[in-house]
Amino acid sequence: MKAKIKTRVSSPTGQPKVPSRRRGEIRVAALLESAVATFAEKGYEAATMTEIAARAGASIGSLYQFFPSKEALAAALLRRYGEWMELSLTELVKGAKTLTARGFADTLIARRLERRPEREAVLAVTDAPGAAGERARRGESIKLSLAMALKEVNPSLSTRRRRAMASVILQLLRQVPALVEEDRRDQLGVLRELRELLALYIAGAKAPSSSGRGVRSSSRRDE
Amino acid sequence: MKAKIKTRVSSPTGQPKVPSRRRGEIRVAALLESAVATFAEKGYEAATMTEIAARAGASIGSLYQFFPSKEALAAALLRRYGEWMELSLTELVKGAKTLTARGFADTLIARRLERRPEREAVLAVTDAPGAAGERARRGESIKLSLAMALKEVNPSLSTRRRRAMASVILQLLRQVPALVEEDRRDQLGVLRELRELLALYIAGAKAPSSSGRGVRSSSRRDE
Amino acid sequence: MKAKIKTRVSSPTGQPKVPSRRRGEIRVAALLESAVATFAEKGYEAATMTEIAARAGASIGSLYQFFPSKEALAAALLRRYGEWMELSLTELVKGAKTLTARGFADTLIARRLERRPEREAVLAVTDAPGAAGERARRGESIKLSLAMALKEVNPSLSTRRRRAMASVILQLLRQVPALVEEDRRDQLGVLRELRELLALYIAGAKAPSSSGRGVRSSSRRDE
Amino acid sequence: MKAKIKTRVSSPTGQPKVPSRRRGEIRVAALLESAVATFAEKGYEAATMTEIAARAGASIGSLYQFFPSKEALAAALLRRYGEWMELSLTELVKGAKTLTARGFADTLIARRLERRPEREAVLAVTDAPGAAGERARRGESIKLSLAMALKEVNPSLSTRRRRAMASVILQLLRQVPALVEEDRRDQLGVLRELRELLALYIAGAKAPSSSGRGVRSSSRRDE
DNA sequence: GATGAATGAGGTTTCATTCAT
DNA sequence: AATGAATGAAACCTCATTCAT
Repeated sequence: MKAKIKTRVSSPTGQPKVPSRRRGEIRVAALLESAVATFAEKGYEAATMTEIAARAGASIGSLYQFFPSKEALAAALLRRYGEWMELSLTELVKGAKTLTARGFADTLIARRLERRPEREAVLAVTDAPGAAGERARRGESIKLSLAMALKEVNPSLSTRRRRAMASVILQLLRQVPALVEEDRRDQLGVLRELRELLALYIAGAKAPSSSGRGVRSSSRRDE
Repeated sequence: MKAKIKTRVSSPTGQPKVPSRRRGEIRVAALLESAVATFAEKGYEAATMTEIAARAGASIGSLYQFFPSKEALAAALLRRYGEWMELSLTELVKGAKTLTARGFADTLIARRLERRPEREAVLAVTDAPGAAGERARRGESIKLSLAMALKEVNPSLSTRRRRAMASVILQLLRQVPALVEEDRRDQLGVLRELRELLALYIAGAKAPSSSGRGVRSSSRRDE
Repeated sequence: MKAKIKTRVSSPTGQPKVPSRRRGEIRVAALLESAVATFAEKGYEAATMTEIAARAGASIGSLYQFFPSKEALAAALLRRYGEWMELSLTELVKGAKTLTARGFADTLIARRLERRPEREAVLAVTDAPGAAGERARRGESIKLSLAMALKEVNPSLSTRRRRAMASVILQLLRQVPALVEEDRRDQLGVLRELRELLALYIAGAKAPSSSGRGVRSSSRRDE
Repeated sequence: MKAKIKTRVSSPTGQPKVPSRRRGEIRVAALLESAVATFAEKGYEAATMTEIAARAGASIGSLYQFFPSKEALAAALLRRYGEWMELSLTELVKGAKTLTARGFADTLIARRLERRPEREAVLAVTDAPGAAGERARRGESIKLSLAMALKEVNPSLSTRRRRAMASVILQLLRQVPALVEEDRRDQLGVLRELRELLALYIAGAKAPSSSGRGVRSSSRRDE
């Protein structure tokens, strides 16, 4: 009698199965929604597969039919959000030339504040084992998009500097929700500061040679 | 889990018992060091009390002698790091008046990059169930310190604005290690950008009415 | 936050932990006994860890404290039985010279019929994943012992032939219990046949040069 | 498990429904082939109905259309193999009178080595919950065939002795593949030994009336 | 004080089987 | 007949915490 050979059929994470029937599509959507809510509320580790299934009105077996592991479920969320964000950024790139630094900054921040539950889930899911891969992959391509947008804003920036700026801006954006939602005392003030900071940074890059006016534009008096 | 149902014997915050003898102090130090390493490596949930004890060369019973729960252990870490950071900031406040914006920014960033393992552990411990309390308390007092430092830098800022800026700066700093350590391709470039960004922000706040010189100082024209 | 890294500390099977206290020793013994009974009754797959623990009057946690996996438990059984058998054979080797072929055969069969529950458990456990390793290792050294015994019986046999004979005899012995216990109708008859067969084989090897009479020698009339 | 509680719809033996059309026959054949391969590779418990269906290019529903349970599928395999073996033995019986002991032994062993995958599957399926019945039934009738063949070889053997010898021989044969396939070092040597052993045994039974000279060698008097 | 065995709820995952489409 | 989604009991295993020695 041969010993069991754990046949990992797919990638380390295990690709989610795409439903081939209408019923399945609906299920998968419900499951994802439920996963978003649960991960966002409880965090990755504390969220249980049982609860996720129950919230979606499905049995635990159904959940596993489509997502072969908790990890795979997390990865699916990550992917979906990443795709949306990438799209979002691609659009932004197109309009970048016509935007002021402030307009650009504001748009970035606004985007980042959309889709609250999903965004929170993604944050929570970050410490899923295996999330690193998906995250890194997606992060890289998003960084590229943003770097491209910065090129529109200021074509004279070196490629290297654009990349570095994109890194910083992305990281900054990542913290926007935490910041805004954490400080319940002065949310508006904090938000205003953030926009200020980002605009300042981008403006500083946009018109570095123009006697510093771009910078002054960020002084707060004239806001 | 039985344990979660049992009434808590220790104080609500789970204050670890202060060791009264030399031997105990050494043990506690070893346990904390081990906890730092383990939390940093594995994350809060994945780190097990047994491993933490083992790494410190202690038994699980010994660990519980000093830290009545995992949560208490996490809180102890948080406290220790918080205290250090507070001290660090207090010092900074004293010297704030004599520093340029850039100097101030650089110091903040440098501080933030110190004590890597501990810092990582603190990050990991953030999703401990009871961490919110300790974190918020400490965070608040740190924010105050920073706001005070900003007052030194620019006395004309309103209290409200100082608080908001402190929030933003703190959040920004929080991400510094992730940023620097994530981007292995261009670590230096990213670090430079960060210092730029922060200096710019503080400078913008420092001399909002003055012809913008401080700002220019950080423009990157000459790159 | 780092992702969980499954730290396989020990060998693929996970070595059982040796108890360091009296209490533990007793527990381990009880657990092994229970495992023997359960595996023997239900087979490897059908036996559940929960039942094994319960039968030993232990909690499931206790079971896992000493045997980190079902596989490890199976391996421990295998090892214990293998060690006993090896010892048993080693003794036999010493006395081999003074035994007739029939005496040798009978001893082998008798040995093989001892320790019924354990032996059945070992059989059941054979299809545990990972059992192959332990089994092969032990099997090899047992084969060597037996080959050595055959050398005593008949020094003129080539090494190769001794090894091959040992293989065959071992396999034959392996089936002895099944055979005897399966055929409830004529247990004695079957047993007599077995002894006959084995004696014949060993005798045939003992005096291969003597004009083949050894073969005829096995007629049963005078038994 | 829900399914285990539900009343069995099909007949107690779980007879697979006989396909009435060409299409069905092909499907059943494919399913059986797939089951053989899967059971052989993974063992009975580890083989999943889903995989068996998939390998046959069928859906799980389709599999259950023809085999109402996993047990029934196993039984079908067992039956098919048993029928072939019975047939095989029946043929042998016819030719028994004209064969030497060695020829007889060799034929038995050769037969046993045929149809490798099926044979392995049958072995694996042995620990299926309901296999005992089918196996015992078939085993009994095979034993009878062999006993009959032995009668041809030596009419003077008592019925009882013939049955006992058949038991032993069958059990011996059962281990032939394991033996040959296990010992990769000296496969040929082992095989030769096996044929030797079996021929010896049958020969010993064949010529019982011949003056019994060799017998003394195995008598225990001189022990 | 220190040690390590004991506990058991609960988490993830599997899989035979059913049934609507 | 065929398909594949649905179901859920039950398996293995983990780990914070307690407590006898």
